[in-house]
Amino acid sequence: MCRLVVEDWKLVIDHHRKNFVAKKGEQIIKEGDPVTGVYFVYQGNVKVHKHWGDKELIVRFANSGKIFGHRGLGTNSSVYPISATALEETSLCFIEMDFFMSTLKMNHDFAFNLMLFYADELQESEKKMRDLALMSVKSRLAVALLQLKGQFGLNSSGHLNLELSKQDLAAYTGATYETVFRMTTELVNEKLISLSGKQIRIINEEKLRFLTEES
Amino acid sequence: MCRLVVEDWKLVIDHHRKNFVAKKGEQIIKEGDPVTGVYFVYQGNVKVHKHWGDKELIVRFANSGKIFGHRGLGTNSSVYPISATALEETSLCFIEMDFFMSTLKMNHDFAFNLMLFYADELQESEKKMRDLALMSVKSRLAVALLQLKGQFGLNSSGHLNLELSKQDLAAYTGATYETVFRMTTELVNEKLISLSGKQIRIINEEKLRFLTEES
DNA sequence: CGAATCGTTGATGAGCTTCAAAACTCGTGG
DNA sequence: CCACGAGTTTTGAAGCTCATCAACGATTCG
Repeated sequence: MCRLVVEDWKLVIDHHRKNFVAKKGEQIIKEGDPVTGVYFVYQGNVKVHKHWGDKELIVRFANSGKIFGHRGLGTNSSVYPISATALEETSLCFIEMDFFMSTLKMNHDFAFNLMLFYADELQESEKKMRDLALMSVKSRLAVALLQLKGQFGLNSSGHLNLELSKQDLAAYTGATYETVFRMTTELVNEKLISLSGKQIRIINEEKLRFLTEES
Repeated sequence: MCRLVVEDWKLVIDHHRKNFVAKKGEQIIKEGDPVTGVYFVYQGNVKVHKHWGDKELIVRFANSGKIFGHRGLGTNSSVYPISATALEETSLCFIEMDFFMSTLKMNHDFAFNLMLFYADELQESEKKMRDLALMSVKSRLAVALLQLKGQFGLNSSGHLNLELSKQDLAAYTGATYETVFRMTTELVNEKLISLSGKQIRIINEEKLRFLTEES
């Protein structure tokens, strides 16, 4: 999907990137801070989230090959509209905004692909908007699990290939910890998923998907 | 904001656009239909909305100078992810997708500006996502009213310069008709807004904005 | 004028949040 | 090896927000 963007990226900024590693739990971007540049994930997993008061909503996850901080672009924005926090040890590179912008102006293919990437992200975002507005928590949880399977895949034992706290799953689903917990046990009882420790396995993908379909 | 895009647009497709008029209530795009092109609003107002079952969420409004149907772009999309319906008599132009894409590839400034436009829309979308997930209906209503003021401005009598049914206001707020009605009367009682007929006036913008601030 | 649509209000309950306590886990040190 | 405490998971109960349903008044329109 955004592969093309990523490939271009690697070519373009070979001499201008600053590589570094973020520890688990480290906050890489803080919502409201001035925009300095964009980040690119080599390896690891980063949550992109927004706050309102003491509540949190995870907007998306950025794992290997993904960009984040690009929400700082745009005509009227000088501060980051999101926070970004590493969920595990993550290796990144950082590109300063000025250089990123001039690169975009030089390399038209890159800019074009980034535009397509934005179009995809916008579609995703608006779908999630609809889900939050119209679906029950249980359905949203089903959406989240299927989405995570798509993004992270399965490990050798057939479980979702990511480590995610229930807190974060709740923040991604847009509900409270307890509610997500209850819905999870419901899904387990209905034999749509199963848990072993923190690992999640999808047993009946068809029925899970059925929960996410309209009406 | 997206003015630059609009200007480019006018230049680029002067010989390839098909102009037409949509009557009030006419559906211009139906969610799930194959993508054929993008639309551009000369005059009027169009709601961009998504459905789930029999429920509706209005994602945004496209008034004079705005593009819609561009969600059909992207790497993996062949059907429109949204519906579009005229809220009043609206004059539009339509550009076929092939021509639009080749134009984008030729005119780099246009593509670059469209990218910035997407970036803005993504930010808006994710803000609204947060609002839907974390705010009360009353706060979301306040957000909606302020947003509409920003987009449509005020008419000569100081009211919001758009005609919007309560149904549509509810669908834009992500709540039911009745709830929005109750919250509206609350806001009227608290003297933050006033109504005359279908017209809405914002009396105390400061307090209204206060409702939308965190914590 | 009657019918139909829309606006307004009340009553009820589902769905979810919140608070709090019990049960379980796990590391630490005696 | 067990006891202890801190943190997490699980369960229960109470309450709040909001959706739903139904009824009635107001307004429009054929």
